[in-house]
Amino acid sequence: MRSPEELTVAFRATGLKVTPQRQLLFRLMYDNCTHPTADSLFSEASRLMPGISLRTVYQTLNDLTEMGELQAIDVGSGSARFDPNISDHHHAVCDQCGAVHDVYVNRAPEMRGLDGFAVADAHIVYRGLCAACSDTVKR
Amino acid sequence: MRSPEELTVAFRATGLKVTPQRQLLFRLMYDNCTHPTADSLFSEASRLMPGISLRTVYQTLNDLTEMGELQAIDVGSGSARFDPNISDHHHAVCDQCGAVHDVYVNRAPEMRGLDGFAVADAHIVYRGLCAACSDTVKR
DNA sequence: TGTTAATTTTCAATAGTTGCAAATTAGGGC
DNA sequence: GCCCTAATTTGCAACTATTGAAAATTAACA
Repeated sequence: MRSPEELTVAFRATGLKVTPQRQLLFRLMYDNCTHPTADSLFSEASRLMPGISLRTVYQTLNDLTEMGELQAIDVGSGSARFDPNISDHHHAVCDQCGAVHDVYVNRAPEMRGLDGFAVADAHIVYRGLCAACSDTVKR
Repeated sequence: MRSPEELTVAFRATGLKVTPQRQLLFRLMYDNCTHPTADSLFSEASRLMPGISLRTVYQTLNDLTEMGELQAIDVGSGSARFDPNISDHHHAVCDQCGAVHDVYVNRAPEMRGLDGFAVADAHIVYRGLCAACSDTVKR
């Protein structure tokens, strides 16, 4: 996603208002590599701005996603996660701690077994143990 | 998944009862390539056995999944889907009609950008237009 | 500083799923 | 064939994640 400053300009240019809530969320999502859920972002935001509503967090995340500034991802953990990395990438989920990491592949593989399906995109979810959890298990 | 007959034997052998509800669900899931949700399976089952409860459908699907007879998949459509194909495979989802198809790849690609993550498995979701929907659009 | 449309908040509603207790029933023993 | 009991099913409440709607607030511009 673009920087909070760029988003501020972009929002105003589109007739959208730049509220303190939005600015906070811009900052919290920019460079955020934790793939937060709406709820975890709400917790973080609440600490910095008590009274902010969960509804606003959902609203803003959805707006940013619609604008292409965020990518909504579903790794099967029950709730949607939001990723400011909008490049073409994939995800690795730790079965132990649940952490989600961005990963890349050279090229998604050709799929077999289905004729006439026009693939628009492919998303890969890797599961396993992250480095930190592997260490814990070894000890 | 194994055939209804084999499952009947396997269930009894484990001390599990073979009820008419379970038998029906065994039959409805065996060879079912539609990747039904609990709810769509419940609709189908209700037609054949009025009064069967949604709770039983969930229960049985979860039990079969825990036993490794079904695979639960999440393609981001909001509800879990169940697949009697437990071989190592992936899925293609039509953005138009929502149909889910089994697909295969030679080998899931090596992931880059994350050191020390021990991959246990990878699941690919392809999105695009299925053959039927492509035809519709062309016309 | 006032106006107004956009935004935020609050709260109810929805979808999907699970927990629990009461009622029912499969399957083994007699 | 009938009983018994533990397994299962049912009905319903509860729970999580998310959205809808209406009232209150506020950013942005004249």
